[in-house]
Amino acid sequence: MTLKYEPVVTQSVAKQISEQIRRSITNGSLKADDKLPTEAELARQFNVSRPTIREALKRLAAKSLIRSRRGPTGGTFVRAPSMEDMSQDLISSVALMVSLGVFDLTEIAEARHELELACIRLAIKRRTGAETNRMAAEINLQKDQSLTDEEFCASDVRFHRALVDATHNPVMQFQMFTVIEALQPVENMVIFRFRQRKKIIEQHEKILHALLARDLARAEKAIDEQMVYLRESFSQAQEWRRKRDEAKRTASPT
Amino acid sequence: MTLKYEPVVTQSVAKQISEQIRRSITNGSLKADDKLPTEAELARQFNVSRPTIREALKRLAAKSLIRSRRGPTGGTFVRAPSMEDMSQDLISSVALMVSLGVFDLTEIAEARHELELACIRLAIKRRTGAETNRMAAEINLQKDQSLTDEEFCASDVRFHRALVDATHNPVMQFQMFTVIEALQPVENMVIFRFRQRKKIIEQHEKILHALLARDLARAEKAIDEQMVYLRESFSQAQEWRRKRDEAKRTASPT
DNA sequence: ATTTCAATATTTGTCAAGCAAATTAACGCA
DNA sequence: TGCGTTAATTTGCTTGACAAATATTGAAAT
Repeated sequence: MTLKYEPVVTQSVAKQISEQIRRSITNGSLKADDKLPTEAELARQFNVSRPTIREALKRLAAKSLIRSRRGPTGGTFVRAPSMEDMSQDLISSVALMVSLGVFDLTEIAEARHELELACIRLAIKRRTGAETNRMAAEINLQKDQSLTDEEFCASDVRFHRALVDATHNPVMQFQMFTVIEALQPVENMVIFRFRQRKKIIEQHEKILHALLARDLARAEKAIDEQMVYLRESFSQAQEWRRKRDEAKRTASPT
Repeated sequence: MTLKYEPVVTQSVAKQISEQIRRSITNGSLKADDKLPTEAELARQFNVSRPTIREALKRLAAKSLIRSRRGPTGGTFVRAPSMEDMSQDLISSVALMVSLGVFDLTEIAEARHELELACIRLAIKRRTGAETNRMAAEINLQKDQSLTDEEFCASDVRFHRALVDATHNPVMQFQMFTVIEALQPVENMVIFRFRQRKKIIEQHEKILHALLARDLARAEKAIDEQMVYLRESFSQAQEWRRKRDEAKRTASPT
């Protein structure tokens, strides 16, 4: 019997080094804005060559854990990852998963709906004029007929981000931004073809008014309505795509 | 007047290349398990040296977008990132942010509470025997007096993961696992000292029974109770820490 | 003819030394 | 004092080579 291929347990030296530095950051021995030794020095300390050190550092750079600058005052510095960085990272990752079909569109929509309900509950309690003003401004913008579809869609995203901000909970914001941004390409697909701006604006207004009145029941109802309409648009879009594919098949049968 | 330092807009060649390959994966020109050209070939195509190509590839490897193997049938392959990979990545990132104090503990707890409410709503509708059985098994385990604190805590996490699984929504699972796992170290801190297992088990049982009866109102109440108790434990822990620090200060004044 | 083992080819992993580019600090000069 | 120039330092990148892992091929032995 021949032995099957067993995945090698020994990781590359570069990976081990990057993990070690990563741990130093995680456990606090390396703090934000600390300067790492120069690459040459690291190479000496770890007893490896400089390219190997560089591979290790690039892994960390990919995760926004360090940043490098050239010059005498340059070097490699620990970078406290901001929420923005991580948000962007997460968004692009989730977007990739969506494009790979790991997540179903209806699943994303459902999750977004439930999470938005969670947000609105906090937002009702915590919202300030700053956020409701932003939302009102976006609604106003959306009423402008000369807006392109892209601009309208961007405004829609900003409206929902303002809603999330109204929770005044960074964890909530971090989680929701991903869902909102990851869903946007999908929404774009649908919005351009099947959704009526008037209806969307009406729903936005209902949400805003409920928020202004701090009326949870009305807000929840408005969010629910949104979901119903999104679902309708989805099935319309799917129907349309089905017909288009069928037409294509009859035109050129395999 | 001397010009301020302006961040260089030109990105490193390695970064550009990694971005280009990344785009190829995102837009579908490179699919999962596709083999990239050899490093030597890539170096020729991009007209750079092999170490530079390697730096670019390591950036992608850090994000679990590719994997490499040596040998004649080896090479670099596109890797469809699994939900597990991304979950792990996200968890460690959030854990880092927590340790850096980007998120407040009470904020995390609040978010977890609201998100768990969102989960329970779906779980009430979708749960199957598989999940409720897992939850029952964990409760049973938790009643074992000989369990260490660590084991009890791990079981607690598994209980809540089962709850999340009951939503049968991968997006929800992806989001929640992060919150659950990121909160765990914090919970550990508290659970070992101030939380009574009996009370936690009672709460778990309430949740399970509500889920079995598909009774949303009761489930929401159980989740709320959980939150109240967690908050109590937090303030107890903070009080304890305050006193300890004070004692330390009087013992050795600066 | 089949099995076993060793040589070989291929590809990633690592090393070595050095030049290029960016950036600051020190220095010389007006 | 103030301003341009040079030197020093550090990352970015190149070239060339060897090491290690792994599959294939071919030869020898049963």
